[in-house]
Amino acid sequence: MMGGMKNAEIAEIFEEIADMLEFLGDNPFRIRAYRNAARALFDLEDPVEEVAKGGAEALEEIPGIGHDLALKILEYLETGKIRKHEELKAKVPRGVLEVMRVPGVGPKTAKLLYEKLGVDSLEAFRKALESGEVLKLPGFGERKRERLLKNLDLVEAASKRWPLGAVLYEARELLRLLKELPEVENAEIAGSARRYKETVGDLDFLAATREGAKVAEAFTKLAPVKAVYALGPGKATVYISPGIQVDLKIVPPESWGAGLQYFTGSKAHDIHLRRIAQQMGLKLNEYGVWRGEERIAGATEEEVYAALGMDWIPPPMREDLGEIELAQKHALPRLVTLEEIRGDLQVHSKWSDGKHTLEELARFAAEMGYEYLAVTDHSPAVRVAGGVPPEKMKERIAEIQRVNEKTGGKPYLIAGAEVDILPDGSLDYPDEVLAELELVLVSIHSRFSMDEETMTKRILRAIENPYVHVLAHPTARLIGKRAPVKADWEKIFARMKELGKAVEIDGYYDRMDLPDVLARRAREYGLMFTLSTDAHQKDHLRFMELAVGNAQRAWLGSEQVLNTRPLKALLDWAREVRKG
DNA sequence: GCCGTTTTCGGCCCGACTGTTTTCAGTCG
Repeated sequence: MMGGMKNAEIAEIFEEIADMLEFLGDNPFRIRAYRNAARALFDLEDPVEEVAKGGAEALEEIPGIGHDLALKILEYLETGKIRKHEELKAKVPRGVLEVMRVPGVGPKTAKLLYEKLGVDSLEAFRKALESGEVLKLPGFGERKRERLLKNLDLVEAASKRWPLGAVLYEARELLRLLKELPEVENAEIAGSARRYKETVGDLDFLAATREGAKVAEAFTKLAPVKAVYALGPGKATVYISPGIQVDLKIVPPESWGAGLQYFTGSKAHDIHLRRIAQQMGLKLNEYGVWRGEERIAGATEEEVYAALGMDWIPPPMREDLGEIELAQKHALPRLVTLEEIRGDLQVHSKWSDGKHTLEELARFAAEMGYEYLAVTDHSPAVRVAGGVPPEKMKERIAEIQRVNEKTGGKPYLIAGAEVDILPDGSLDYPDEVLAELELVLVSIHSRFSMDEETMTKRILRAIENPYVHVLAHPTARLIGKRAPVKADWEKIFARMKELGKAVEIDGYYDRMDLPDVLARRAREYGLMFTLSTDAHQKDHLRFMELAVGNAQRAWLGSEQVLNTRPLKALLDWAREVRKG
């Protein structure tokens, strides 16, 4: 079991403690310590209960966890509760924390609302705003009332985070319009989108210009902008449909690199860098690296990192998970790039639930500049997908061969299938059918909520089949819709390594499976990967970019990605796997 | 509450915008 439930559970409790301490006006540095610890646990690759076997001392090895919090973690693992958390819950009404999540409401305002007006829920907050009661409070005017009412609507309407692929292309369109403004010298999408995080809470844009006020104002008037939240000479916050927040930050051109570095984050990465700057007697902010009053770097990101004594770090790695130390030692791995990808290894055709014929797919692959493309239609168990019955497989393979003859194999269609892993771990095609296929993916499409032990056995049995090459979208999760299946990934990855089989990073935007944390773990086991889009229609092929982004977040190089290999080498690998 | 080639005590990342304040607090990223 990986990363795991307990890590997330305890992280959430620490976050809640931080929120409640903030409401109570506690020491801000203690609050930050709880938040740092929550993040550390959330990012921790090992299950915290494993670490805890080494006692409090082992837990204290985790950066951000000291003696006190180590004891609280042990307390939770033993009793399922943390006393401090329970005590705080008695003092802070649950609804107050929800009120604090409305933009513009922090701990001070929440406290005022609670103490003077008894606001202890979103409903009570709405009433106090609509009735005008809030105007009695110090620091409240009509403009603030309207603003908060609008933000309350947003909170109640908006789902908290969006899968990156659901907003990225809209963001790129907005970026194009921003770049067309005559005063803009440079502009880029920054933030978690630039780091290819699987979901984004908002979008961060950076622009370099000498005319900040002009650009900020023009930005708020671009076509996709539906509402303006804030507008100043250095910053604007707007909403684009539907309910997606976009922040624009503005810096002068000589600060472009420092601004891009700063607003790309992650927050943990930035704070670590600023601490290093401080230790070197320098200061790092969004305008540059400073020695006293003198700016010694800032025009490019490379320059900023160099001034801090390290190599430029690719954005997907910027999570403060050890990349800064590697950059200081000039030992960063070389990450796989989109240009190195020679073909897509999971695509569906009209033979199952895809929209296009084999011939059309070959044409699209050529347009993408691909050398090959694996056609991996479903097996029949996935009823809604109209899977290919076994008796039709010969006919299907013959058609694939016909298309290849017609195109001269440029690009080459690989005869594959995405074969369903049945509940008992057996496969949805007999071995004779699997043997005819050049590439066999296996994956789960039913009975997602088995217990961990049964699910682990199910997956192990499937990958043991000698004809199988790839475990596709291994966790079967759908972002925001379906939880990942529970399985002992440590055991599964270890066995896959022995068998020489590969795991997939499915870049389809609401799958993104393996997720980054598990992909990192699989890399540590030395597994090979395939990157794919799971495309069912032409415009899904663009999700390869997301798969590559996630691979970069897992620090993968091209040597670990099978579809960077030329066709012959890929097919050789597939044959080798079957020899065992 | 964490942490240590300035420190086991005394620090803890840094700046912008809003709305109300008439010099700044609160909030956010």
